[in-house]
Amino acid sequence: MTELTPTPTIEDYLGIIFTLERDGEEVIGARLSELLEVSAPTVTVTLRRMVRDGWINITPARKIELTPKGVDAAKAVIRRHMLTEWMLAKILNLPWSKVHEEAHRIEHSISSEVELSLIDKLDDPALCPHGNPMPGQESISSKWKPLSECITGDKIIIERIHEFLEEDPVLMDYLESNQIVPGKQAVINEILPFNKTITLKNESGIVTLGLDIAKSIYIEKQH
Amino acid sequence: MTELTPTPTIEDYLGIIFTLERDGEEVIGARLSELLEVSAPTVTVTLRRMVRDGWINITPARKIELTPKGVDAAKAVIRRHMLTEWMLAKILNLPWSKVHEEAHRIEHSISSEVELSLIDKLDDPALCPHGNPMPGQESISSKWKPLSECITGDKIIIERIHEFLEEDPVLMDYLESNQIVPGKQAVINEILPFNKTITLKNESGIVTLGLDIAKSIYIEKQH
DNA sequence: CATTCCCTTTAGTATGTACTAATACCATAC
DNA sequence: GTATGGTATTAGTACATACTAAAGGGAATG
Ligand SMILES: [Fe+2]
Ligand SMILES: [Fe+2]
Ligand SMILES: [Fe+2]
Ligand SMILES: [Fe+2]
Repeated sequence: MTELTPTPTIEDYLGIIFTLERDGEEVIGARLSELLEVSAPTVTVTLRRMVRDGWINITPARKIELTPKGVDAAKAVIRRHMLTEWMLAKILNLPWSKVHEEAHRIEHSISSEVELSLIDKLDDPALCPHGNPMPGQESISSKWKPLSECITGDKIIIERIHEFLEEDPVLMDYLESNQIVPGKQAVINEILPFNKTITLKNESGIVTLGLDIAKSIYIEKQH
Repeated sequence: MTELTPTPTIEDYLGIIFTLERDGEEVIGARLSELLEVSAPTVTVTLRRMVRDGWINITPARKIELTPKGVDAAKAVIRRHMLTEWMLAKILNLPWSKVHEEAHRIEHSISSEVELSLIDKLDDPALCPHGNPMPGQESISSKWKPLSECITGDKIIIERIHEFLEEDPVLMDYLESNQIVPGKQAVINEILPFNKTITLKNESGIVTLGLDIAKSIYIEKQH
């Protein structure tokens, strides 16, 4: 319980652990290694520090669990990340596809005073600009279905691009320039399971997406 | 010349070196040690890395000089610091006395895209909220005189609180709550050289300041 | 000339964060 | 049962950033 405030590195770990827990995914070191793009030994020693400092516990089965203190810190950094995304998007007019990576750096320097002010100026949003729920608002997104589960002819509204897709700037740019962003309508054109692709039609024309990507894009069906 | 982008620590060093150079002060390790509040050996090794990476040169007489690359990096971080101060003050309505320390953390995570957007939203300010000049705008502040050089009865306008005073949050809070902020009027009430104090009268009443502090507060005399 | 003051450096250490190479562990598949 | 694949750990290293203790240098002062 040494540390009062997590370092940026620890905040990154906390955020990913929280998100995996939220999604019901198995929270193990190998997942963190992949998502954080660091080597497995780095994860091992970092997790040891996190246990030492009271952010997480590790079960005998090597599962990672946030402590109450860890949950609080994780929620705080995710809130600040999402508020920063909105600030960059709405106040500074940065492109939707770029705000995640900018916010990912800035989130670690935001004080609670700034956070409160952002909540005020941005009208306490329940979702980030990509449709992911603020901590405590998970119920909003729980009614949306993965795009991968649609069938040909479905009329849909794009609602959410999962956090882990936000990490890929090339993908995000592709999604933005093809209008695959929250609030936009589309119709499912064609699904090719053997090809692992799904094709939709929207304002900007015909867009093809890999089915793996489509699993992490959530939609609402129209009437 | 290894590093392309300075670390936050190096950016802090660069900013202070730039400001000392600008003010015509002697730029030596001991000054950095004081202003950065780190030990002398820490400064020695950090400066060695800065020479190695091409940010500074150190003369045989132990004077520190920014290289052209160092000047560019220093100007960038100072610009971002000041723009962030304005963003916090004008857009997020944080108190004037608090924006420096918040901006000092955030400045290291601002990209040039965000910087350009801030310049646009904030109408390309020439001064920070404390009246210090943006890099390249030094001429604006050069006509102001130190408050310490006033005489009893002078009618003045506060114009500038020097960067190095911004570092002291207790002082900044004192100044703000006593209306010693850029744009405010005051009259010199009493100067006590033996006591090293200067007393002024303004909207908020009578305020006493130490003469050392008054040396770093710049004013304009009224007709 | 010796003392003092200011400044810098050396030496030794610590901590967080990263890496590679090699090893170990475990469950499942063949 | 042994091979495989996924996972985790140990061992060894590197680097940026910090510290204290101690030593060294130079200028000014007495
Ligand atoms: Fe994000
Ligand atoms: Fe987001
Ligand atoms: Fe400042
Ligand atoms: Fe300022």
